Amino acid sequence: MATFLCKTEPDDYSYDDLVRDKRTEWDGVSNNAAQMHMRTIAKGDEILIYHTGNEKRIAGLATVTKSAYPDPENPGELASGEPKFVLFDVKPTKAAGNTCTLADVKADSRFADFALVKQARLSVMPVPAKLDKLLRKMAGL
DNA sequence: GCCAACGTTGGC
DNA sequence: GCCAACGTTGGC
Repeated sequence: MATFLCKTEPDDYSYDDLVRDKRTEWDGVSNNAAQMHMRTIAKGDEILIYHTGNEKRIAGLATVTKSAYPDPENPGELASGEPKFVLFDVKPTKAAGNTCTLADVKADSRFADFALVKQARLSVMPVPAKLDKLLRKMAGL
């Protein structure tokens, strides 16, 4: 059981949209490193949904209902023959009870090595267990 | 295979 | 709206 953080532009697709839809296929990720992380996502894993843009905060928690699978629209292909683009399905679990912003995360030195802070433009990243615990506390999840 | 040009993400 | 930090593309 692992936790990942996924970025989304709330104007495009927000946590509230996920609550409304009950479930969704997490697609639209083209970045290679992000796709690599996505391939490791399995049913039962949990996703911290992070809103980019004006909000820059953790919006809520979601649970993976279907492990990573090839994108039926555009699976692509890696040198290994594996599909290049994968999706996973999620359902909403809990909306954030506290506002945990990027500034809050950056202000805490324990997150100094966290990909959200360190690596620009990465939209899907694994969350180490220690940081996961911290983030959930900060976001009221 | 290098690298300049270009496109995109996302914070500011 | 700007631009830094990436990734990708294409000419050579």
